[in-house]
Amino acid sequence: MAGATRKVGKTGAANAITADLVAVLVAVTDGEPKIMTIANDGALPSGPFEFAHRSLQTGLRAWVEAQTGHPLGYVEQLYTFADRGRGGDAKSLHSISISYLGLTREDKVGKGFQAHWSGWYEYFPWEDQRAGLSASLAKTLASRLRAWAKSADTTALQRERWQRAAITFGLDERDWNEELVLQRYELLYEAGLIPEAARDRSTAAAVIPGRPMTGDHRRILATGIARLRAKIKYRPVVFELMPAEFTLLQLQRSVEALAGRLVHKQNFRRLIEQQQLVEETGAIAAETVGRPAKLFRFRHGVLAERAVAGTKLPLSRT
Amino acid sequence: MAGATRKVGKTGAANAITADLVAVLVAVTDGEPKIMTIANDGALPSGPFEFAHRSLQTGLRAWVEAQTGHPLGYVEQLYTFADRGRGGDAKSLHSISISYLGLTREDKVGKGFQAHWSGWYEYFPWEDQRAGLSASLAKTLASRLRAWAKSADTTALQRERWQRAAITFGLDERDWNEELVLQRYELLYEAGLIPEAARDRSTAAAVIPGRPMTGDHRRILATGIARLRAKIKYRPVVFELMPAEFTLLQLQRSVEALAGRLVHKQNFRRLIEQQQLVEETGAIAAETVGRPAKLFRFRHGVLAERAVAGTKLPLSRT
DNA sequence: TTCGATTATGCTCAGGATAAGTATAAGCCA
DNA sequence: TGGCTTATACTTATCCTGAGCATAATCGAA
Repeated sequence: MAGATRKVGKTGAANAITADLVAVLVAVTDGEPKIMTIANDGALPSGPFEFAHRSLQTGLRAWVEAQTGHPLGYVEQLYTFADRGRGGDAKSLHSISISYLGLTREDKVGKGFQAHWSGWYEYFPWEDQRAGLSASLAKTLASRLRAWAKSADTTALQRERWQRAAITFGLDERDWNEELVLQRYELLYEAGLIPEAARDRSTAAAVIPGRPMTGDHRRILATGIARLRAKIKYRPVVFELMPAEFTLLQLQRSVEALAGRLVHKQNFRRLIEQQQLVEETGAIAAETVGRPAKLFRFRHGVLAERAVAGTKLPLSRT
Repeated sequence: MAGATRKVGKTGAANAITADLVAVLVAVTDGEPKIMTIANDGALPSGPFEFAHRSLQTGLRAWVEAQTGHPLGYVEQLYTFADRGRGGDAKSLHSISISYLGLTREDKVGKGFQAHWSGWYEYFPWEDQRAGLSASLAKTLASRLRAWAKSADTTALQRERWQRAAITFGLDERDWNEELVLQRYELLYEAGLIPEAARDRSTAAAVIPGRPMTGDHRRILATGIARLRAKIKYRPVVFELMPAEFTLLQLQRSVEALAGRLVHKQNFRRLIEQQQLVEETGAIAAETVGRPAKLFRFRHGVLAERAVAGTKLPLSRT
């Protein structure tokens, strides 16, 4: 982007590049969030960008449909990456990756495809705080982060590093913030605690648990998880991941799975009901232990009825 | 993106495309939101994507700095567009636009550049609800939207159209939602009520007030405004647009300018103060009518101290 | 048949946040 | 000095939220 205010459309043909689409496809089964993976579960589904479709979104939809045999529910663009450092060689500079988040219900992948569903916490063990972290992981994380902080040159920098680690990982009595998925990943990368960092910088360091992925893919996945965790709080997107009928506990378990945290049962119900997001089907859940639960369905009407609100300003009425 | 799960990086060299960067650069002066424009104020600053920088962001920063002579504060990626329909000819299909939102303080643009700052409500008159819409604009809008709804074939479709219009534009006693900037623009486009629609589809229709832009640019601007309006509610980004010292009323006027709505003065102050976002400088504003106000500055500390929170789930403490 | 385990669902209650307004303070200017 | 304007403090009713208690319905084992 040279220092000229050129008119739009006059793009220099010299700057030809290639574009890839990368997809974070999410489903939830039995209270576990899954993502679609390929290449022996070491990569996100991706492929070259083609111009056969009206838009990037429709192209992605068609492609996923061809892969899984059923339509994609909710789709949203995540981010476009073109960074050098991460990709590796200089050649990668001439390629950009446009990433998408897609929500669907898990389904059998068509025969002849190598795609699978993998639990997303395989790649981010520290993001699952539902039962608290395992004692060993918690200890490893804390000590490695502290070591990284201490390895800084000045005490000011040391304190700064530790503060960052403490904020993002909820250490030192701070609260855990489930939305900081990307910040945590970036920090671990910077601290050299994950295999991708060692690979890109050829520094061998002690890494922490969590499966790596090709190229930037784990970073893209982190972006997707973060986006989804933020989104479920103000848009009714969870329902894209649920079957047509479900109990409130199943709904709660799905939210907990995505957020990586447990929620208060009664308050969760009150929230859902007061927003009138669901309605009873009249049926009752079978095959349960304990008192059987009512089945609910999503009220599709809400999408049409109201512009499912964002957050608030202290508006004045005049 | 053909139906194959190829391994990442194996991009077909046949699919070479060009990429543009487009920037929505925002400043607020005297309680009016401005955007940087070029080409006689008919386009957003943009240019071909080059690979001279480490990332897209640093490229954008360097470019803006060269243009305006001072550094860019906050930068965030907006969206990557590659749609056919909008661009016009088939050739545009082979180009994608990566758009960014940038916040800065207005400043003189360096000599020899054609860039200017334009008020963003020139392009979206209906988005400024601070004093309510002018009677004429309100009437024009409502009647044109109603006509569009009525022109649908079936009564079901007519009702659906009107409901959409009513929700997005706050008609029929509904509340205005300032975040639906893009939805409103898209609806007006679909209804053929803006020049861009007439241009793309060569249908001559009665258009409503509001200055058009080249290509997709007004849509990109709508995306930027929507993003910013959502963001000011949960991240302290307004401060990127303020001078080093300001009164609380100036801060309020800036928020109102961006949101396009008036806020309750006392409650706004309480909100700001309880979040401890600002601190008194000790100085007092000069040159005012009425009682002089205290000057405040942004507490940069908050960015480091806490992970400025997102919204909430009904968490359980166990 | 009853008890215990398990899950569902209803209800309460205190504390905090919010919306809206009233009251008072501190300048300027005629 | 009185009136105009803006700043800032305080009040009040209402709603929302976190947290916990109580009861209901089902199953299976004693």
